[in-house]
Amino acid sequence: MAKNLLIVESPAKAKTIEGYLGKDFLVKSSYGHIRDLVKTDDAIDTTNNFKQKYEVPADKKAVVSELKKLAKAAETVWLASDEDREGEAISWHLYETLNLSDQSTKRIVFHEITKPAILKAIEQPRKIDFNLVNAQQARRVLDRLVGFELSPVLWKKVKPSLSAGRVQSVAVRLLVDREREIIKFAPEAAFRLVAIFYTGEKKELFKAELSQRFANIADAERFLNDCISATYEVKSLETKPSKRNPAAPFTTSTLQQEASRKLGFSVARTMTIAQRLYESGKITYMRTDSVNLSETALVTAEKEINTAYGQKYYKKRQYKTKSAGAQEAHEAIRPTYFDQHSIEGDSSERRLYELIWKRAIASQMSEAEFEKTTAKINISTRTEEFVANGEVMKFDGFLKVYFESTDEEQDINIDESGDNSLLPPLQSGQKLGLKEMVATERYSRPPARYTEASLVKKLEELGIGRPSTYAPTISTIQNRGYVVKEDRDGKQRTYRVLKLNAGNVTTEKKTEITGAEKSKLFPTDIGILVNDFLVEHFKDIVDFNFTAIVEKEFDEIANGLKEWTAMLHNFYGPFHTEVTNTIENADRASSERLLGKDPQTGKQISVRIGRFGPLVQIGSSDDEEKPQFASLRAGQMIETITLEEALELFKLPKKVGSYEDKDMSVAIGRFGPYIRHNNDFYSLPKGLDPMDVNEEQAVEIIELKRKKDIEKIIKTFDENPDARIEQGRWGPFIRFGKQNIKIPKNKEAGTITYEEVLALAEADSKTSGATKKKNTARGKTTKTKKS
DNA sequence: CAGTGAGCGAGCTTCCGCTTGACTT
Repeated sequence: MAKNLLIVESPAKAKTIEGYLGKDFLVKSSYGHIRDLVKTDDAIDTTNNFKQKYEVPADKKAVVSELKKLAKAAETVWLASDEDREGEAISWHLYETLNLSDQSTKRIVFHEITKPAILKAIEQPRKIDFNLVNAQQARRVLDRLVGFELSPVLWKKVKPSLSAGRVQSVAVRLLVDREREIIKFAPEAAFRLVAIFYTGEKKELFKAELSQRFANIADAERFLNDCISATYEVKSLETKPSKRNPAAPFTTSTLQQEASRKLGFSVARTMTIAQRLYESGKITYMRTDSVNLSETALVTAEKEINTAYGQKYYKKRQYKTKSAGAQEAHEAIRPTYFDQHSIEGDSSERRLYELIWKRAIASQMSEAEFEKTTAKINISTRTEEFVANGEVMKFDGFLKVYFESTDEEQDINIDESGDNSLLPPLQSGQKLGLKEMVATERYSRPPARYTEASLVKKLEELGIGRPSTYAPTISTIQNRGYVVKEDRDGKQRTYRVLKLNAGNVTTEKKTEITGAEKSKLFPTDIGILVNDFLVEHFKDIVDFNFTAIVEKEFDEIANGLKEWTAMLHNFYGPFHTEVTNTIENADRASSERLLGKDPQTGKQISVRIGRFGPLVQIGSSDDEEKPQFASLRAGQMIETITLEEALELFKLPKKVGSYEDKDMSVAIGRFGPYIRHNNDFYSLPKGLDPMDVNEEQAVEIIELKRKKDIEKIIKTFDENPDARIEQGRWGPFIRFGKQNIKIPKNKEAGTITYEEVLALAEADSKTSGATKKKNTARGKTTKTKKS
C-alpha cells in the first residue's frame, strides 16, 4: 500500500499527476463534491444557526467508500482539490466524511499540472482554510434557501413544478426584459448615401459614404438632383497606422461564444466535446474563468511560434481577468501541447481543438498592423462631404492564425460593407468621376435577441453563475419551459432606393426580410408570467446585482471579516418574511389578457395560459353558450398576439376535401402546417399557406409523401408487414411496428433476416424499458403522456 | 402534429456547484 494518498477533483488530473509522483503516492479523484445537503426541506435548520444536514448522494457512495479504505491504509492524505471556495469545501467534506485526522492530513494547492509545480506544492502544505469553507457554506445554504422557498411560492401562485433560483431566475429575466425592448422598439428609417467614384483613365472604382443621412425621402432626392451637375474632388487625405491585438486565450464562456459563432455549437455541445478533448489529454481543463497561461505554457507557445512562423510573430502577453467574481483556480483553456496544430478525432473534436489551439497561440503573437486611409471628398454643389475608408494590412501578426468574430458580424447587410476595402492611390485635390450614387432607406435595428452563448456572456459579466454551471443553467431554463430556442420567420418590409446614374435619378421600391431569427432564445408565456411575479414580489432576489452583493459578503467571510451565519441571518429574516407574506396575501398570478370583442358575436375574446399551454378563448364560462378554445401557435405570445391573429386560429383545422373515402383536413401543429388524413400526418411544403390549400393540392401532397416513403424502404419481410428496413436520416434502421431499432455495426442492412429482426426487437425493448425506469428514478422530465 | 381547457385533491415538484459517465436520437 502506498504511503501517501493524494486526492484531486478530476480523474483525468489524477492520472496525469500519478505519473509525476513516485510509487509512494496513490492519486485518486473525488469526482467533484462528495457530499451535499439532503434533498428534503429539513436540510437547513433556520432556527438553529442554519445547521445543515449533509449526506453522501447515492452516486457518490462507491467513490467515498473506496477513498475511505485507501485513506485508512495511507500514512498521509493530501487534499489537493482546487484553490477556490468550492475546492476548499470539497477538502473539508473529504476530511469529515473520510474521518481523517489532523496530523495525517495535509492540504495543498497548485495552479498548473506540472511536475515542479506539484512537488513545490507538496513542500508547502497547509491546513484547511475554514473561512473559505464557511464562505462556501454560506453560498450553498443561501442558494438552497432561495430555491426551496421561492419554488413552492410559484407552485401555489402560478403552477406546480416550477422553479426559481438566484441564477436561473435572473437568466430568464434578462430574456424577458430584452424581449420587451424588442417588442417596444420602433424602427426609424433614414436614407444612407453611397457613391461609387473612379479615378483617372484606369477607372479604378471605390466606394464612399456620405457623412450624414437624410431622414426623409425629399431631402435625399434633392441631394441626388443637386449632384447631377456636380464635380467631385479629393479634399483631404489622411493615412494613419493602426494596430489590432489578439484576444486572450479561452475561458469557458469565451469558448462557448466562439464555438457558437464559428462552429454553430450549442453551449452544451461545446462542453461535451471539450470534455472529451480534456479526458484524452489534448487540452487543459475546460471549466475555468481564468485567462492566465502557466509559465510552461508560455515557454512552449513561444517555441512553437518561433519555429512555425518566425520570431517577429512572437510577443509575450499576460492577460487579466475582467469578469466579476472570477476565482481562477485553473489556467485558461489551451492545448496541452502547442506543437500539435491539429489532432485525430471526429470532425467536431478536430474543429473545436483547432479553435482552441489557434486562439491560444494567437494570444502570444504580435499585433496585426494596418494602414488606414481616410479620404474626404468635396461636392461642388453641396456642403456635405463623402468619406472613403481604406485599410491595408502591413503585417498580419496574430491574424495569420486567428480572427475573432463578433455577434454583430452575422447580420451585416451586404449593401453596407463600404469599409475596409482597398482604395486606389489618391491625391489631395484630385478630381474624381462619379459612376453611380445610391440613397438606400435603412432602418434602425432593435437590440439583438440572446443566443445561448451571448446569454452566457451576459451572465458572466454580471458575475452570475460559474463555468461549471453556464451550460446546465441554459438547459434548465429551457427544460422548465421558461425559454425556447428556435428559429422564427421574419416579416417582409419595403424600403426605397433612389439611384443617380447617367444623369438620371430613379426611384425604386424593394423588399427585405426583417426580424428573422435563427437559434435564438425566446421567453415563453409562462416564463414571462413567472418573471413578472418574481419581479413584483421578490425584487431584490431577481435584481441583476443580487449575486454581486452577496458575493461581496462571501468574500468578506472568506477573508475572516464576517461571520457566515450572521450574514445568513441578515438575509434570511427579511426574505422569509416576504415569502410568508406573499403566500398569504398575493393574488394568484394571472396570465389573462383581454383582446376585445368578437366582431361577429360580440363575445369577449381573451388569451391566457391553460392546462395545456397558451390558448385563446371566445366567450366566457358565464355565457349560455359554451366558450370556444384554440391553442396559440409556435411563435405567438400572449403579450403580443392581436385580435385578428387570435380569430385566425379558429379557422383551422378545416376540411379540404376527401381522398380514398376519408376526409382530409388542414391544420397547424408543433412542426408547422400539415394535412391530416386517416390519422396520418403530411406536412405542407414551405411557402404554401394552409388557408389556401385545395383538395387537388392536398391529394398531391399525400401521394408525394407516400412515394417518398416507399423509396426509403430497403427491405420488407413476408413474415410481417409491419417490419421493414428503412433508410433514415442517420443511416438504415429497422422499423418494427412502433419500435425503431438501430442496426448493429457488424450487420449489413440488406442481409438481415426476420429472425434477426425479432431478436434485435426483443433486446431493444428490454434495454429501452430499463432506461425509462432509470430516467424516472432520477426524476428526469420525461415527455411521455399519461394514457 | 389531434382532442383537451372542470374538479375531485394524495403526493410530488424545487436550488447552485463540483465532477463524470450511461443513456438516447
